[in-house]
Amino acid sequence: MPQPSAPRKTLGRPPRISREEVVTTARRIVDAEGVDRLTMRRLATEIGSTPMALYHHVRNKEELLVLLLDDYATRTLHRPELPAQPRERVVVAAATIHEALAACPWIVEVLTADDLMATSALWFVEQIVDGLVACGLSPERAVHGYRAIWYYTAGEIVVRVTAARRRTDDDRPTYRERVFAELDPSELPRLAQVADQWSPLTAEDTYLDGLRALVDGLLAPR
Amino acid sequence: MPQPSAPRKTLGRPPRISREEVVTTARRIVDAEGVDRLTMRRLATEIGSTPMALYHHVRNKEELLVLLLDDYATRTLHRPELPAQPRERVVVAAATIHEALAACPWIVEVLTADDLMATSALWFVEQIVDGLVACGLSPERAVHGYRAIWYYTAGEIVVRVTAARRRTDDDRPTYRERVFAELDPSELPRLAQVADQWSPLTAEDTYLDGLRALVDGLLAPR
DNA sequence: GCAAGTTTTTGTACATGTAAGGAAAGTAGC
DNA sequence: GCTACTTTCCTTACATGTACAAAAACTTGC
Repeated sequence: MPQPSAPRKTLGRPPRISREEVVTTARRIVDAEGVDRLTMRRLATEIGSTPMALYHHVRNKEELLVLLLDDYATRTLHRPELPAQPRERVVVAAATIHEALAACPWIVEVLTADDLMATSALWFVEQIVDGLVACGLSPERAVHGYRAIWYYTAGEIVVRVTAARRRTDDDRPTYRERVFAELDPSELPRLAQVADQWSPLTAEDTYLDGLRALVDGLLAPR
Repeated sequence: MPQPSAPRKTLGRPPRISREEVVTTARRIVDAEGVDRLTMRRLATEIGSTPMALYHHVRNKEELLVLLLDDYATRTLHRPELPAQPRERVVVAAATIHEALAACPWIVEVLTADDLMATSALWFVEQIVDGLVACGLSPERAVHGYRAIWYYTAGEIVVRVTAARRRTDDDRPTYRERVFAELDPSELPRLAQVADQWSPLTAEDTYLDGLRALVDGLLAPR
């Protein structure tokens, strides 16, 4: 039985770099210098290879970012103590995911994946679906409820992050500011009424309030 | 009083193209061949100019897309008959916006603007905020409520569109499919239970249900 | 050892958005 | 007319993601 040092049964040219090495190096670059500095060329030289070689371990840059998110989630998304009350369990599970994602704003492109499918996040999804069922929803409605929560959560982060990004890009008055400055109070009275507080109001973090409202609404008898 | 043909009081070299022409031509390209075919070079040649000339009428490509969205909204977002009941008014206003945006899926990048600020959409925002106030919310809470609705709406579209985009890009089994195939029923029983229905379930259009739940939750006495 | 087959790596090439600097085309003051 | 100034436009150049084809480095069957 000869297999002293794994006698290489694999076919073809042996790889010099691995998918893991790609992801790890990418993570190092992102952590150190931000996601903007992560280019395929940079990554390749850092890893001692060529850009196109990466494409044998990663389908494209977007998939690399997905892997980075997955990696990030695995490392930072720890399971918290969840409350016993199922409704509150749903809220806390969703809020935990939200908190982790919000702290890592470079993944906006990835965030729009149709689901949060990092393996480490599945436990949270389970908690949400299960909590909704425990509150009386059918499994089908519970899945729909989870989706609604995900839409709301992903939307909040995407909107907030891109808004912040735009702000730093540019100092000129925002489109929004111009629009609000010219509001016709006779046509749009409510907006005119809150116009000068719009920016501070929308800057407030009301994710939890909205989440609670959504969960309450999902669980209310119809 | 000589001003027979508008005696050119403007300084500098007279423009040969206008922002409007840029937007109009861009719209024609997008309508005819899809947003992927809209490149700055293509647009420039179509308009009989050079790529960099466009940048004097449009800050960058993203702003061009924002303008396209604005234009699109102005043309297609007609004010519907809104129900008298304020809660229902909120729902219908939001649903109308959602419907218009969902029909025009190429604007995902733009959609993530921090607010729906096309002038033609403001009336709907007004209706939503006003409806929430009419249901008893303070103006501040009404604005937060509108934001929650916007997060939910934008999130739904972004998630759905990018999911669809990914699907056409690629025929290989989705990450999601792989993950669900390997679910451990003892650890994630609920997900295992719905695993085989996950795709059809999440493909269903439940925007309205979620919206109603959210609005109900926002308006429920706390 | 050699031919065939397989997988990884590399080199070259292209499309794209856009930065930078200067040329062009006009007005205003003289 | 000429100079200064302003605005718009054009040329060139670069960074980036990635398609494509060929080369390289293996295994397997002979």
